[in-house]
Amino acid sequence: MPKAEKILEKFNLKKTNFRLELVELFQSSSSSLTADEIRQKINSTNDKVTIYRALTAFEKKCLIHRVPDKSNLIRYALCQKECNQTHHKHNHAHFICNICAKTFCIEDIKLPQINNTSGFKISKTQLTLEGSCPSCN
Amino acid sequence: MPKAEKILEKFNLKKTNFRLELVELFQSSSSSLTADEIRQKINSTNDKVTIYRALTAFEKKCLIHRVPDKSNLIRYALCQKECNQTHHKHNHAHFICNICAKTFCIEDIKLPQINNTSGFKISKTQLTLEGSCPSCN
DNA sequence: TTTATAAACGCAACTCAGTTGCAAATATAT
DNA sequence: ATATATTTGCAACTGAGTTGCGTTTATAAA
Ligand SMILES: [Mn+2]
Ligand SMILES: [Mn+2]
Ligand SMILES: [Zn+2]
Ligand SMILES: [Zn+2]
Repeated sequence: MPKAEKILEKFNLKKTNFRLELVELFQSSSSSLTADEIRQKINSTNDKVTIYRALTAFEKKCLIHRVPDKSNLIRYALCQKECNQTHHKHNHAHFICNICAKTFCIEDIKLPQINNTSGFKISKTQLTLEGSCPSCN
Repeated sequence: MPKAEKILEKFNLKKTNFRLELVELFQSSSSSLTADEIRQKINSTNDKVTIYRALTAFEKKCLIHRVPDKSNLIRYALCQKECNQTHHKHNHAHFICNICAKTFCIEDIKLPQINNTSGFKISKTQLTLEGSCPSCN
């Protein structure tokens, strides 16, 4: 896992206290995060708009990616090394726990290959699983 | 396709003009609908809260089911005959068009069978495809 | 070390989907 | 006709996410 400083440098993002802390928070999280969860877990007391803008910037630089959420919130998780600085490249499933409402990236489960059907041209596939996560079992 | 009247009768829902029109709208729609799309397409000029409450009631009676939406809106489509009055039972994929933003049920594509992995107990599977739909191609 | 610049930030005000409470209307059964 | 539960409308609210704008700050050049 590259140092948070190095990551921000690599993407020409300024190394502010908040953004350093945000990268580290994502790196240390086993599941994904919403803006509100970030506000609760982080030491800095930044405005929510700062959080939203950082998330948007991080997503554009392929540092984090959106994951599905039980309540249709915007939720993010760290990208893996397959993602380069301009394109997201994911091949894993996501798991939503119906008890704790967390969403997990499941690298063990790869996406099925789905072919175009009756006029639908498929450019992206998402596989979302629901149930109960290890901590809730 | 059963008559709208029969459907409302079957579920002990009152046959109001609005709800009859709503059932018929779903039956004649090739893709799914949000509350706002319903308000635009329907003749009745009901309050939005009436639409939301009808959708909630219809979903509970397994007349319609939620489908994914490009912008995280709540979006519904008609259920198929497999759903009984108390339980939803779906085995199809969904397709989101990145051009017109509609979501379609794709009965041709069945869900893959995914096994539990490393402590995650899977009780439901969702397969969401993205791309361009027949009308947009 | 100072200065210039773009990036990041905070505040406030806003948008918009969806919800809740409550009273009035209406479908339907008796 | 009457009673009852369901449905509806209005109004007010909630909460996530956005936008505008002026200020601060990280960083690099002078
Ligand atoms: Mn993921
Ligand atoms: Mn469907
Ligand atoms: Zn859990
Ligand atoms: Zn389309």
